[in-house]
Amino acid sequence: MPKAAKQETDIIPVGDNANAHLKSFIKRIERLEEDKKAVSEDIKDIYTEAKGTGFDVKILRKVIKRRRLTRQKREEEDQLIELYECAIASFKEMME
Amino acid sequence: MPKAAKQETDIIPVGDNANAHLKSFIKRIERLEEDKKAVSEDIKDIYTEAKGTGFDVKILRKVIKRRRLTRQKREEEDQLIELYECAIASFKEMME
Amino acid sequence: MPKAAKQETDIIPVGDNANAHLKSFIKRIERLEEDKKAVSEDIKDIYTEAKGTGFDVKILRKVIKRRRLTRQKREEEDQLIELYECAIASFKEMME
Amino acid sequence: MPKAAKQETDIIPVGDNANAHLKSFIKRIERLEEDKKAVSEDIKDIYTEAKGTGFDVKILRKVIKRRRLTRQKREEEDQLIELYECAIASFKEMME
DNA sequence: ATCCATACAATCTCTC
DNA sequence: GAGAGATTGTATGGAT
Repeated sequence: MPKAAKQETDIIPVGDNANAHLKSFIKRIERLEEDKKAVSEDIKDIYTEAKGTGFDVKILRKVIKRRRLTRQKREEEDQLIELYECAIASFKEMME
Repeated sequence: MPKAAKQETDIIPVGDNANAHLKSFIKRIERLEEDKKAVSEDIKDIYTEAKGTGFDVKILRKVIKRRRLTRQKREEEDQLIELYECAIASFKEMME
Repeated sequence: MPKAAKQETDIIPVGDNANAHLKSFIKRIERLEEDKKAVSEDIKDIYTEAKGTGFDVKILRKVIKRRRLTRQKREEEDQLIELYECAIASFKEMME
Repeated sequence: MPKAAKQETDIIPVGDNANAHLKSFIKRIERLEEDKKAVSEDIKDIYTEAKGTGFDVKILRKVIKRRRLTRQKREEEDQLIELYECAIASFKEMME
């Protein structure tokens, strides 16, 4: 088998093989985007349902956002602590 | 307990029942948001994989966007055609 | 004065006047973008300065981000409380 | 107090001095970030104003982006020319 | 020098 | 339809 041809299909996407790969990637991505859209619609439906039960959608959204921010902040704090610990460890090593 | 009062908890969210409902809505929404995030990450992974195969991610994104827009346009056209057909059918009926 | 011409310059941006307006908008925006860039550079300089004084830039960034999140969360909470108050007020009105 | 110790507080951030420095850095950075945000909002306001005058914001953004890219390209070209000139000058010197 | 992460900008969607 | 809010795509900057 010609070496050049083989290399080409493996490294730079050229030729039929590349075309097949491309199609495969596109297909997979578009499939997942459909899934994502479906999930988004499910979320929207729940908000509509909540509204039908008398809840204020605006407030509900805020509550959920607030919960997300709380989680985020906690994660940030954990990361900060980790960073501090790394810094202290480095400092200790330096002092040895 | 009067039946009317019980019904009310289903229509206007007040009291323990409302609280339970609220929790349920939040739980369901947050669950779906996780799903959505997971799907987004899967999509990102595919782009990364494509990149590893030598594709230009930026261009690939453009291609997929184009396809989406084309699909949208086609759907809109189909709907328009359907509308025309309905109009023609109505017109024919009127003329009978 | 011809009425048509006057209307045109006021409602749809066409003609010399529009051109002058456009230039003015572009000039103002580009001026502000320069300002913004300058501020960004000032911020970067401070980080560099802090680094020179022995601070860990990564940690410093995290600290600032954490503070920003704290502020954001507080704002979200305030907005939520406001929303609650609006909802209660509406409810009261309904009951009158 | 030994002079060396005092110096140290300027080089490695430890102790009260470091704390004061840290606070100062944070304060300055947060101040500038506020400025930056204000400028961003000013820019947004101008776009809104332009919209009110009948301009298409999306297109206006594209125009400004184009101008920025053009400027960048021109600057890069100037730098390149400068490089050439330096090279030629060196060459001339060598030939003397 | 490249890769990754964060941050900024822009577009698009949903609500009122 | 305007306005905010969410999401996505791009670009800059930092780390290795």
